[in-house]
Amino acid sequence: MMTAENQNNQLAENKLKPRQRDILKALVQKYVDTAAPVGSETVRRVGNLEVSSATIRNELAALEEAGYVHQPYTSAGRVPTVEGYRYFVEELMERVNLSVPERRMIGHQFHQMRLNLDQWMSLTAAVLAHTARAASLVTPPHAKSAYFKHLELIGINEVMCLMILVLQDGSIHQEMLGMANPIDQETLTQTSRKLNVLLKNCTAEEIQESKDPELTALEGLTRQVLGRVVDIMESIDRDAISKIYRDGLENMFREPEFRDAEKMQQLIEIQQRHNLLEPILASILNSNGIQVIIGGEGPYEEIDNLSLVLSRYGIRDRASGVLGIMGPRRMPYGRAISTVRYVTRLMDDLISNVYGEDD
Amino acid sequence: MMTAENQNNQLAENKLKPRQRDILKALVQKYVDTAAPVGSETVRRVGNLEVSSATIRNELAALEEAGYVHQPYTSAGRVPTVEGYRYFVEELMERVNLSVPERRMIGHQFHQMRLNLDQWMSLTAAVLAHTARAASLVTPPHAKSAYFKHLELIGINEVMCLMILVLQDGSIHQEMLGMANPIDQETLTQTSRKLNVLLKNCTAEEIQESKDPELTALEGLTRQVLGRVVDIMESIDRDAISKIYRDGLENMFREPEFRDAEKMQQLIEIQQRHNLLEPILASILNSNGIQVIIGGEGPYEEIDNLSLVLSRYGIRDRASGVLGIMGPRRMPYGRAISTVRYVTRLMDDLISNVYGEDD
DNA sequence: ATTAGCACTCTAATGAGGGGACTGCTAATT
DNA sequence: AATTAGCAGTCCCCTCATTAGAGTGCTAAT
Repeated sequence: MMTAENQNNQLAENKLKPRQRDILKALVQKYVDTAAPVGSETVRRVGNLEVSSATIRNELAALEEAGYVHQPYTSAGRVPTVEGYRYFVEELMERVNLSVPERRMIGHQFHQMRLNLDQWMSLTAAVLAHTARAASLVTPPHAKSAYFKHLELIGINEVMCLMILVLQDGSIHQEMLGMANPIDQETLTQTSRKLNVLLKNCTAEEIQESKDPELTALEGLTRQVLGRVVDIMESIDRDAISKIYRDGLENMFREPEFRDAEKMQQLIEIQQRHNLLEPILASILNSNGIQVIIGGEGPYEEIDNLSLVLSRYGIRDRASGVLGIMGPRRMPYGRAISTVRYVTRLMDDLISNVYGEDD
Repeated sequence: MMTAENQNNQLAENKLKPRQRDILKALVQKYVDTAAPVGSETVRRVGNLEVSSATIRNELAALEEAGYVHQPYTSAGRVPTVEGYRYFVEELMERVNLSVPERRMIGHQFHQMRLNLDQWMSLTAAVLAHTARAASLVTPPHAKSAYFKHLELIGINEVMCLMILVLQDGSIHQEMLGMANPIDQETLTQTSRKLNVLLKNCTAEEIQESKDPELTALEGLTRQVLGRVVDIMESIDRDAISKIYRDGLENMFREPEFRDAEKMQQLIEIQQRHNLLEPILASILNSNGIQVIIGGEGPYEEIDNLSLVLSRYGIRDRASGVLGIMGPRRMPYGRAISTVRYVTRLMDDLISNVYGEDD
């Protein structure tokens, strides 16, 4: 993310000499590949550098001094630090694109899909996970404010009815309502028809503050239903991230950094702890472009040794969600970013087809 | 499960002398507690047995001969075999009940809940996982045959509409439909009203085989909608297990048997592989009472070192699902069973309130 | 039938030793 | 001044041997 801190970093970073950049780049690439500390001779080979390993050792010492690499112990090779990854992502990484067959495959899957929100989100998560070979996260499209669209009441038995609420963004909410006394389907239909007229295109706030005598005078079932509608709409307004679709967790367990049981358990707990990820995803909703969050960086200490590549998709404030992937910090960022970029573009297209020329 | 094989087993099992039963019982209890092989002296102490450890050693050798216990290596203690667990569960285990505060807590959570299927299932999974301290599985209630209840079409924009299909069992299915040419909301409402009348209480089969000229003569959007309705209903009929709600996986990772990364990965893969669990859950739908599946037993070789305690809930063929827990084979079966029993009873009550006096 | 006693077995923990990868430094070279 | 060859030194990690300890099976006595 582009913050003030970051700009400071960049000033410092730009002081790196070209050769140091080459060295850092080769080192990160190799380390991402092998997960083992990288020595000077290896850097020379991987980076095709025309200097001796002794020179590279000197430069590595300088890079360590500057905080971009780290030595697990004296006389081991070097490993990138968080700052090293950040520099790599911002300055060194070459843009990669998904191969044509991969793009075709993804496009194909998206076009075959039935347009059911749940399936759609699951599929997106699956595609992301499979293509980036990492864990994926997707949140459903969400509007800044919920607008009432349609209500339906369906009698289930003597004392219960099913309420179905459709909002402008296409989301559907259902709830079973207990009724004080038996009400027949005809009355239920009347009730829903009446509310459909009264509430058309309203927000929760508008409903609550309405002085319309028709609304304020409601009683009985109708009042009960209205109350639930407002509750639901308010909870939607409140929670930008209603649900997180996930997939591909197993990809992470394959990585050597999670070989050890304790690290694995930490990972599982991070997945479970919604209060950790939700604020991050919510913040992405107000951003543009692809955001790379490198674990341990700034406010993200808690997700140490994980990284996220996230992007907002859809139409801001109208129907917009977050998608992206989560992997070990040692992640092929180039591929991750290109995957997220491509899927975001597809989602943007789909969203603008569905929500684009509304009303 | 009570099969012919099992009855054979039982004959064999009943040949165990009372002292052998005491020994096996103490051994299983201790092993479940400590996850370490149990020696003769420990059995004597745990089981309060009035014989010497030498006698117990002799009996243990007999139990090993009979296949109920196993020695990891010469001169180690004993560990229960699958058969040992089975005998324990069928014959030795004492019935335990959840404590009153626990029951109260669970009951409270269920009564506070909004009656939304998704929340309901998630809550049930959470309660099971938390109470049994294991992973939990819950499938939504499902009817043997899907009966049409209600259809709604809501225009989203010029070329798309949202179809909402409600079935007799209260399940809701939604899909976005693309329309060849723009259709206004009035027409959509007409269409849904018409289909609501024609399809009322029909099964997929009845719709397909209907000779009603009103149905067979349909065209355009109405025909398209009808096609999707039938497709959805058929897929419901086909798949007894539409979705599995899970929770508490992290409980399993805490167990020592999954300390090692490889076992953990196996576990993740079992969670992922739907074709493994779904048939098991589907078979539970046709059973009664609580079923204990001990990993590695009979046809369940693939889930080696896992056990399942499952139960059908609800009204058979009308609105019935499966719930239960999954844990390491070394599991406190008594507590697991009592948890599943109690939650099943609560679910039965809820289901009969909602679906009981239908029509 | 039971038990005390004992030799025996096998694991798991500990620590020593050595190979290997890589460094940092020095001194020579360009 | 920058680069490099060379080399001593560092530290990990693997292997191997040793040992303590838990628990067994067997025998002979009760």
